[in-house]
Amino acid sequence: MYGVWAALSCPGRDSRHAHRRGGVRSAVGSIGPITVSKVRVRFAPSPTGYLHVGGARTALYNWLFARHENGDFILRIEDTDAERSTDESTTTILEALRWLGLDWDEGPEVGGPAGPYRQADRLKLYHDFAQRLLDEGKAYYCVCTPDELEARRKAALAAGTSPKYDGRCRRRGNDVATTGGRGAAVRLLVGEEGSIEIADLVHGPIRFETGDLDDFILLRSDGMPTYNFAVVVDDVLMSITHVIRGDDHISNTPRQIVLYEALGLPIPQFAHIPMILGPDRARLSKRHGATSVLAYQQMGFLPEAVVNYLARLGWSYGDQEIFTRDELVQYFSLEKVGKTPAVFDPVKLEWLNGQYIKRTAPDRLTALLKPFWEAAGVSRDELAGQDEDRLQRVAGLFQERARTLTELASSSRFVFEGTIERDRAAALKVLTVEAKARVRTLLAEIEALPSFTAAALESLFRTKATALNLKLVDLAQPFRVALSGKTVSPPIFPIMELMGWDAVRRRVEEALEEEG
RNA sequence: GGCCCCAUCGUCUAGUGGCCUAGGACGCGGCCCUCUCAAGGCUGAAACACGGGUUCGAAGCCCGUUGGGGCCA
Repeated sequence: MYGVWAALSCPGRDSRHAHRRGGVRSAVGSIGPITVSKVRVRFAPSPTGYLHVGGARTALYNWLFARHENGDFILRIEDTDAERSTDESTTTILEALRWLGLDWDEGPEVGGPAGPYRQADRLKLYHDFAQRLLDEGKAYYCVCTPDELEARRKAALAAGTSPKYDGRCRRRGNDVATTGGRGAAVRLLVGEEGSIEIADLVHGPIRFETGDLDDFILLRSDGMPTYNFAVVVDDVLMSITHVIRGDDHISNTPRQIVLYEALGLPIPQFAHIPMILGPDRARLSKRHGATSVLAYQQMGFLPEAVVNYLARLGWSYGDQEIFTRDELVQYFSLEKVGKTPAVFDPVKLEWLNGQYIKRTAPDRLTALLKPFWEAAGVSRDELAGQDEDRLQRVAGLFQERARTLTELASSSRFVFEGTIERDRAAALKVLTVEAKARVRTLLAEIEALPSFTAAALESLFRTKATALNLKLVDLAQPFRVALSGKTVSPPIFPIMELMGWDAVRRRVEEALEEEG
């Protein structure tokens, strides 16, 4: 048993946060009786693709709010669009949420008392609620076909009038017998009078005229619920206290409120957060580049960097830019969420990621790096053959100057065995005939060194530079190019120590043999 | 077309009527540090969309305009 009727007959809290105009008091700053119910929020993605950064931020804000308030974070899959919904999508969305560390208290895979958590498994619930509305005369059957509706809609638009439903099936009533056997949709009977005010936690009061609404569809003729209907039924049954979602849903809210009122059920609070835009200020989409959360994982971003970036996109806490997860939970408040749509800036994300890479402990960094090294061309065998300490030292030398794991892996690749590609321009510029001669001499002197350490090498190079009346850079650069193939690398002496004498000699000799 | 939302440096933002000569961060330029590159430090250029009000005083309040965005199975 689903407990539908129990929920329906629940007396409910008074709906002081969203109410008909003319209500006793304003919702903003209300000091009415405090309702001591546990905060419950939800994230409700449609499994029609991957989790994109906009959805991820909505999920994050819900999660942060729940954790801050010691409430529950519920995950619900809105898969009533059977055409476009796939299980693969669900799987990949769950994976992305897990990667970000947004754990849910109720939902797919973990269950919970308000389940099932996929709308496709809740169809009976929607039908029960629709039947109740029908029985009470608050809804009616509509036999207009989608084609007819679309035609009328287009005509209205062309005539410059409002494309709302004309209510022609209203008189048909709520008896299925009146539908003459045609597949019928169920519409809500919406009044003409009055207005609806949302006390939005981000936007403040927003007012709509009830007369601007039409008798919208609850159940399609195929029996599937519409978005607005399913959301209300689910939010009610899941005891959602705060609806935190993108502000593209503001226009849907009055319809949902009318539904809560028809059902006589308590209305949650709403917080509509602004959307994320591309550089052209249009809604962020694929054509703006990577928008999938897991794509950022693959590009070598750390989840905490993505979380930090997303948190700060639309929310702020004074001048602070970098937050631990605990700080985020502690400081987060809807009050500090801005109203302005934000442009997603991958460059700033990269900066933040670099900050996080720099702060990452070597053991964890190394573990994260292995797949990226492999992708950069370091063979699996060689990687497996490395001792952990050496890998950590490699990571440690490079972590300060990489913005992504991908970048760190490819820039450090040369330290390992295997062939490297030497940058032609760099070689031409740095490995001149004179430079090569000096390198040859130094190679011999290095061999004679009692110990092959960074300190010994540096001391040798410095002495040599002074003796030749050269700058250290004149000796270091040729070795850098010889060893790494590039003009850029971490300090060359620790690099040499790490590579070991044999590898260094082999690499340098290769470079010396190359055409000048 | 109707309704709704939004408006501070290029971008993310601070700002809740006097603390604003508008602060921080990314990015960009310069300098310092330095074996290269980063990192770090210092520093520079860079914004209150426009027009009316209200007020002794407006980035912040009100109205309008413009511009962007969203919703209308």
